[in-house]
Amino acid sequence: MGRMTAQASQWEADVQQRKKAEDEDAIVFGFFNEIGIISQLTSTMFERSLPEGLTNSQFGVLNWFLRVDTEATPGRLATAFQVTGGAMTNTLKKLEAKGLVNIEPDASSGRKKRVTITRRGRALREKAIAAAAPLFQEFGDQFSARKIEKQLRELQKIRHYLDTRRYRRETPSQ
Amino acid sequence: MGRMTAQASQWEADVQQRKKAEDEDAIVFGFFNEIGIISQLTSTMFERSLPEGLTNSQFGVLNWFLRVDTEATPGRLATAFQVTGGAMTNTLKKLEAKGLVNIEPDASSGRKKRVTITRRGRALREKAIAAAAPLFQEFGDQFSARKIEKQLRELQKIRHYLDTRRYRRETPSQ
DNA sequence: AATAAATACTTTAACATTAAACTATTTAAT
DNA sequence: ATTAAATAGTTTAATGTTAAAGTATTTATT
Repeated sequence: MGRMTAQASQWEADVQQRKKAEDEDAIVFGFFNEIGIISQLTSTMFERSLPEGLTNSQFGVLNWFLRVDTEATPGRLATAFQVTGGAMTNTLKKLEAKGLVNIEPDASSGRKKRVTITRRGRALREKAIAAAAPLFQEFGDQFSARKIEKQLRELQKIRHYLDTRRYRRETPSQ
Repeated sequence: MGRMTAQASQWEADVQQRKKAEDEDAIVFGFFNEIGIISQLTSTMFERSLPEGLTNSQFGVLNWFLRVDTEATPGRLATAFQVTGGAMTNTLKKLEAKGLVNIEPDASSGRKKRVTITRRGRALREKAIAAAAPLFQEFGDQFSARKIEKQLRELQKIRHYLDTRRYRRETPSQ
């Protein structure tokens, strides 16, 4: 390589920088791409393991009542699962039709509703967890819990960042 | 803690082991849960940035022609994106209607079709990448490319494992 | 050569989701 | 007190996906 003028050198630097930015974009893109594919694979896999035609969303709601709180409004659940109010209305209807949750008017406000899990809902949630256990078991055998936990923490940071960004869903409960 | 009989000690050990297994399941569950939420957030975010009503799937196909090969069959694309043949038929129809891909009979076999990207398809893919760049930029500013790359590699291992498991989709091209 | 099986792709019905429009109720502003 | 704005939830139309059934073609079997 011969001598370069200041201008040529600047041009070289620009090219370098653009290349680097492109590489970084490709990494980020690949990362999100991988996330998307894994999400699709695991959610299909998990849903297929669920009993009585329970969907992931339906199971999620049942599970919420045992992980977070014993009662909720539809809006609170919609926010928790980052879906629209309409989607949650639909999910809750299905759960109610199966007798897995109760939906009653909220005494504190005529707009709100009060959702609780039924005894049958609790039982089915237990059954679902038992049915899915082999999947987790097998996955746990392949990948060390410590490593997964570490990754989980990184993912939580990323999720948190995405959650608080301006591009997030406008009004979660719509 | 007092002395224990051998039996009591065994029982204690069992409880311990069950607890540990439950913890591991919770970690794996949380991990997949986080993956699912991030997938939802980023795919919505990305799709909103795309020009001319391009969907993620449509962009994915256009991008494939510049990352992998210059031509494909619908089945090959369906396998690559892990969707059913029906889904790919739908995506390709939309792309064809917009003049972004060409679909012609395959000379080598009457069953197959030959899909290629058009000049307009290439141009729109460029435009899409340019439109999405700020998103990657901003994300890249928050998280180090090195760390993301490392995570990406772990995720690829996990995806590969899921891909080759027996619970995967039976016949990708259906 | 005739028949069965496999392959490539399309079509259809069902479903979960979104965005937007809608109803009902509560809160805030004047 | 009225009126406007915000909030909670539902409904509707559209969309992308799956599973399953259907069509056409190729490959294997006999």
